[in-house]
Amino acid sequence: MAQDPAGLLRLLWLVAHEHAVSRMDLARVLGLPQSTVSVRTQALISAGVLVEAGEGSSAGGRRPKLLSVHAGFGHVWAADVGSRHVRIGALDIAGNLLHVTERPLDINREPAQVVAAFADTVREVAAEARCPGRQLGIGVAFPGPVDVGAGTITLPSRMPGWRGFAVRDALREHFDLPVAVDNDANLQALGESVAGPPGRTLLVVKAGTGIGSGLVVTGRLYRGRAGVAGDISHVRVPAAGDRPCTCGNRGCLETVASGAALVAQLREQGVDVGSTAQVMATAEDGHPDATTAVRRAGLQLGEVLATVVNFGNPDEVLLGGALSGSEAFVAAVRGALYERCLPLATRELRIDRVRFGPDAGLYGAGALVLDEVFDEAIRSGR
Amino acid sequence: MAQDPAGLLRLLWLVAHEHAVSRMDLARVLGLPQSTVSVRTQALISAGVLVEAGEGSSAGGRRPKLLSVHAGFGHVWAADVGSRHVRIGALDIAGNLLHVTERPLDINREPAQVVAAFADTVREVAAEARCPGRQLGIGVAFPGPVDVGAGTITLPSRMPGWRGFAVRDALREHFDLPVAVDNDANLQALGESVAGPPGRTLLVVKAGTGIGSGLVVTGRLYRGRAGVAGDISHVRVPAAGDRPCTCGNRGCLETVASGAALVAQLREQGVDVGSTAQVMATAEDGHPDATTAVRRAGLQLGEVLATVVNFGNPDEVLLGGALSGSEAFVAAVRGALYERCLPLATRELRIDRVRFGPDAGLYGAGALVLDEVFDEAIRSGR
DNA sequence: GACAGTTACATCAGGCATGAAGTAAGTAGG
DNA sequence: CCTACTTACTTCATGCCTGATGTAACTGTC
Repeated sequence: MAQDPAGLLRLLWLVAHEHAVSRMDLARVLGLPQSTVSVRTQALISAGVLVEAGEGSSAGGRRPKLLSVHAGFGHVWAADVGSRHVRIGALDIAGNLLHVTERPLDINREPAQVVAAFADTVREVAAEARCPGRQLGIGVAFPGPVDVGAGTITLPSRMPGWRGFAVRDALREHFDLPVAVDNDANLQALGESVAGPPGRTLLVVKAGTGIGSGLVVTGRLYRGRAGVAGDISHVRVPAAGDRPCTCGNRGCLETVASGAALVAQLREQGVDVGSTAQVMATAEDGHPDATTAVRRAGLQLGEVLATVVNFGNPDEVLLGGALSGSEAFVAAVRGALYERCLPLATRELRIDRVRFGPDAGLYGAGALVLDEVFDEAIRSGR
Repeated sequence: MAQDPAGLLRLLWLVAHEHAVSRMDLARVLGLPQSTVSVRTQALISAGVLVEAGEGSSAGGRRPKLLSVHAGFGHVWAADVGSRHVRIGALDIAGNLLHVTERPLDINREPAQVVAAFADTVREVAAEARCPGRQLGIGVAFPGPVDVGAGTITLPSRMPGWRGFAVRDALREHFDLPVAVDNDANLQALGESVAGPPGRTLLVVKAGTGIGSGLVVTGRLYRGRAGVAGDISHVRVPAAGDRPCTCGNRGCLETVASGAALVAQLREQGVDVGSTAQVMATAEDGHPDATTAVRRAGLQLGEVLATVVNFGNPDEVLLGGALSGSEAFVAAVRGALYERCLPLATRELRIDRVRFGPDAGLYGAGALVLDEVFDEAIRSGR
């Protein structure tokens, strides 16, 4: 391993958000020796990513040299591909989101065509947005397992026809830039991890139309043997009875707690909803059936997560995706976890929605490319 | 981190078991560059742990210098503390078990007294066994969560009165040697990990009187935030209904799938069993109630493990503890896993009993100390 | 028996992280 | 203004791992 994963990125993030403003601060916050921080900082300064901007005030000793991020260095594009839409954003090199939009994108077509349409969309958005500096890279989150090494889609349950498709190469043909791809839940986890304290173990559950999850173990994104780690959607839950699931089994969590399942359930009950978003809107409007359904989904998810939390003993459980927009959903998950977990496991466990809400995937996708970009910048700038 | 965890140990293991006999072999098997292996090997040779013993046969080039472990260098003692007994063994520096016995040990007394009694027992066994070389250290596995950093017992559900007890220090007062302590399931996992290929992710479940599990993620023992990672015994399973559990909750896996639960169940049915061992013996004798009960325990465990396997995507699931002695139990776990997991997760998953059966904990405890011992030996021998 | 080809191992230089020591630049108190 | 103490940052020597290169030793062939 070259160095700490997301190390430089985290450093920049801390500087940009004024959690750390001097080299000493960074050493303290990162838990690294001052010498190491000094060297890395110097490298980033000569790469033109960081700049020294004046001096801070003294507290009885030498004044710290204030660091700040050179935002003009450039920006990256990040995209979170959903079932029908794609969310596109630009992030500066500190990982700040500069700009977001959502555009329609139909992924149920020939992958190459979808990629081409996507590329056009990104270029349109980029032309409108006029972000500072040059484009440094592009990161894309997909709603399904991705083989990150090969840059291909592994098991596209929500993307028929994409099995084994070499997305990364396809994207590279449209953009002459570093391209990084990964699963959406993984990237949400990565984004949260970079923004939080280092070395933690956290679990991000993306509950949208489907259910996915991403896992960061002691500061490192864990993808598992087959790249499908974090799958909890096909765990059997008693409440799901014998409902058939797309995976071929019966009684899976996904058949009761996913957005798709809620749509189906509510339609059975005569509530006219066509999408996960509509379910959430209906629940927000106070429709009792919808609210109850969302709450029940949270309880089911919480039951399953209890196993995982007892087992994996993470520092944080973070909820993302459309369902996490509902306070009732979050509360239900919390309740189930506190009820079913060992006190020792939940004692200092943080259970919350993802810090960046619907943009969580973008932050992660940005982080993934930025990491590559900095590695490259430092390697060449020497 | 100083270097690869259990790196030297694994190297010695490979040499001792003739999976690798030359430096080249080691490089291949360990996936390390030859230069690195060369350096480490040299260090171990000058520390007196490895020796060169003649040359191998050529296959068209220079003959390899054959390596072998200098068994006379010494040995360590390892112990696996159970509810009523302690299993004690000696391991040579290659991690081979030289000697095993089981002695009674009542842990339901004052911790300091138990440690004293234990120390006496170890000395007795050591006097009888007369192992080659000098004693290099002692490793002990405890049946409950251990704070490895502090060397204390965390949550002694099976060891009343031990909460927070500083076992490691207590042991060090009796033995003037390096002492290492950890949870028993963790150590079984460590032992299996060292003996297997490097960098794997594996889960060891110890199903004995209680249920515990140990987790090795990409070659590293993962202990979790509170040091209680791997707890699956208090997951709610439907079949457990409302049975109260020692944890204060209801319907836990432990109330139906642990050895203690089987004893209780069978007694209700009028079968006269007093311990987990007797349950297993009764089942082995073909008693239908006992066999059914063991099999059912396996199914319940398998259901829970399915969640964990889907989620964590390990390379291996290994079963230890008394229940794993039953073929029916292992088969039941396998069946449940294959039925409930995603094909992608079980496709290359190995499900088996622990390689070392009842000695698994000893191998791990040995590995834990040996790692310290070698680090020390190399640091000083330079 | 010289030469090519192979295999095994050693050595070295470079990269990276880091503990320790050194330097720089302030405050506070007499 | 001089001394003592703080704080901030640099520099250096060291240790570890590793890719590249060099050396040793053997087989087989013409």
